[in-house]
Amino acid sequence: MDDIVRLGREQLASVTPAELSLRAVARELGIVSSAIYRYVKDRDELLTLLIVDAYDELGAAVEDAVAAASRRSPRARVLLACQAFRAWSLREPSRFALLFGTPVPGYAAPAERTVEPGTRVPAVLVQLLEEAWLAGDLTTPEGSVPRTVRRDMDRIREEFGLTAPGPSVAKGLGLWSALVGAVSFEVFDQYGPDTLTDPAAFFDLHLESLIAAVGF
Amino acid sequence: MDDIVRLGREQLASVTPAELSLRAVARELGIVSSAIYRYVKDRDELLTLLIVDAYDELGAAVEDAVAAASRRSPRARVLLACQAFRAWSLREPSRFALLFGTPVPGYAAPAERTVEPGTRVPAVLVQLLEEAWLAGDLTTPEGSVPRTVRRDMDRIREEFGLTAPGPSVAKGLGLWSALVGAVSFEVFDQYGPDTLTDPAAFFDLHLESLIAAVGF
DNA sequence: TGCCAAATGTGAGCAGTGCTCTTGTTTTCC
DNA sequence: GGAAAACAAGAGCACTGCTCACATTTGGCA
Repeated sequence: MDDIVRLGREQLASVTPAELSLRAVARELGIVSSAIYRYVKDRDELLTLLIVDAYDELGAAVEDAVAAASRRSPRARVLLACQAFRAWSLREPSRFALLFGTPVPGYAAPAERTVEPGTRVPAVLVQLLEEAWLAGDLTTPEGSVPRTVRRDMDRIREEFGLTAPGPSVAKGLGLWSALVGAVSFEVFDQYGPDTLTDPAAFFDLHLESLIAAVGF
Repeated sequence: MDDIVRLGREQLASVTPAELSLRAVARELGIVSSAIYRYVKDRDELLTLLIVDAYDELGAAVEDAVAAASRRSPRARVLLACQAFRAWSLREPSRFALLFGTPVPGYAAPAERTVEPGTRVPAVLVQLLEEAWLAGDLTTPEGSVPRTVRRDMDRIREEFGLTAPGPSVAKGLGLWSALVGAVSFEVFDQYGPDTLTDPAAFFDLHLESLIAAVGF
């Protein structure tokens, strides 16, 4: 069981999620192809396991980066969290694709198993937002927020026990999607070829701007 | 030839890029599977055709949205461009995935055929940035930019004939990646289930913030 | 110790994929 | 009319996920 996940993970080092082969892990396991179904219901089942596995490793990486700098400002830690996110993603492009790329064909992740681990990274960001708010280090955005969005943000605030204002939470969510976008551009080579000679520097610069926009 | 692209496009309405089947378009064409290779070298070849096709349609949609509001401010037109991008992407999720999602397995898009159409949307954004700059409507960012990034931006400025300052161009690029990230979150259902009841409103709000961060 | 049942592994088979190769049939053009 | 080019067919290879009937190993209990 654990071996299967391990082999699947190893396979993802050299292959995109869509071409992950159950037969290949069976082969690697020294077992005939049909025997794999004794341990795993489906290819989808393996995908789910790998998704949870990846979410957990990514979540841990980001949490560790933040925890290792617990004495620094929330703003500095947000930057560290984002950098850790980027570093993990560049190290594990296929697993990043598994989590944030095109969903695999007929597959729909079972929410009850993936939502919680999938929330770890945004939870870190939102927690730091809250910390900054409590410390008075958050400049809260002006301008009005549509009622619908306000309601959605209130639900999120309740879910995470946040006292930070709705508009700030909205900006935090925006940072999250922008972060994934920026990393996705790098991992998937979306910037043209040779347009960024120093992507890390560009990323940091971009992030500064995003973080400032949130109000940190 | 054109029929093949058409059928491929139609297939992409109900299927992700990774499971696009050459045999299926042959079938639909009333032809035996091997005959398709008379018209198309590879599955990769068809993918390239579909990518160019999608880039062109997306580019046209965004350009049209901007052109239809030529009398409005650059800032307003950037917003319209982004909304058009989002609208097209939500209308064509598989084709969005083809362009901005996980790259298909062994496939590497031939730069000489895809770079130009793929640049149309960012070109629009950067053009509006330039326009705003020329009109004096662009607040240029403070803070220093690393030498490496500055050089990269200078190359882009030259390529597009821009007079807008490097830091602004960098922010524009950042907007582009953040935009794709935001849309990707929606298309790929990356926000948890039922967390956004009014995604369009959230998108607009987020975009306001991003556009402001660029300096428009 | 002996036996039975559960767990695990096997191999054949089905339907689907991309792709190649050889053969056959149309068009087209001179 | 005949040669050449274009198009189509069909068999075949290697791969995929998945199922099913069957064999073997293993563990626990009487």
